[in-house]
Amino acid sequence: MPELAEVEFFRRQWDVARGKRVERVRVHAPARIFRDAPAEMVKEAIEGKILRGSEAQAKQMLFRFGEDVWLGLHLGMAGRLERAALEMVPAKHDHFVLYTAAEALVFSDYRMFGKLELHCGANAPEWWTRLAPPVLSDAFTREVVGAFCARRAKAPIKAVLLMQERFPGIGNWMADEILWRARIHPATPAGALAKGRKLAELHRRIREVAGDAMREIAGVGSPTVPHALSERVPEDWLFNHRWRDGGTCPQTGQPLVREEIGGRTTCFSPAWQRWRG
DNA sequence: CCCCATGTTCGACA
DNA sequence: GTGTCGAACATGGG
Repeated sequence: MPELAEVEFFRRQWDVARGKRVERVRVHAPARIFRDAPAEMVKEAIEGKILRGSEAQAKQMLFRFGEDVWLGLHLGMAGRLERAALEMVPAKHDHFVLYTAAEALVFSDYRMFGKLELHCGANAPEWWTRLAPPVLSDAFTREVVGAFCARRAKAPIKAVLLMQERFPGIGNWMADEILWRARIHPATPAGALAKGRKLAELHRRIREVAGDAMREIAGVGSPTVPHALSERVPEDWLFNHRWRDGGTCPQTGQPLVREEIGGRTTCFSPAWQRWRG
């Protein structure tokens, strides 16, 4: 589920406990969630430490405990972070729960594509510092996008937008939203977007969708956002129409189409997104 | 029962 | 080495 802004939203759920001590950790997860860090080791490293801070980048989060313990989280397809009352009874897929004196912080993931990583050291782990420049940063220029498209010239732009090495945090619905706003057909070969007017449009829309999502979904700059994702997304986005039966394009009023492009189900508006290079 | 799902990774192959 | 594609992972909902 979680893409860029949704990840930031979840990070904030846990970040309310910044400065608080983790009194207890409860681990209840299959080994695959913990990958390289055995559950017991994670528990031991974090218990008794103070949550110092956290960051989100792309689809990952990094929480820092005490001086030198770092917990990396990837939410996979269905992971989420929530706050709960101390008395809460962990449900089947609540794999990892941190208890402060005041409340419980829950990591749940029923599909178990999520991942949890432990790192100990004075500095953040290397995988974190090596993540691609955020699409909202100054380093994410039109030229960078154009060069990347040139290298993936034959691949459909939809598939290229999903590549985390260049478009960190963009997932299936953001990619569809971007192409819809840019009026680009999702099957367009990326090479057609290596330069020119449509490259400029694509670059602009990537940043626009990311920025809008951070504001509307993550609540950056607005303190209260509803919890349900669909309630946070404005009606005039493609998002709220894309899986709806009989969904229609907010621009044309014509039916939306669903097709597998670049290995993923893609929703688009044929009459609106006619440009294909 | 079948198909589908907001993701990543790995192996096969051109 | 590079790039592309499909399968696999695990689970629940329609």
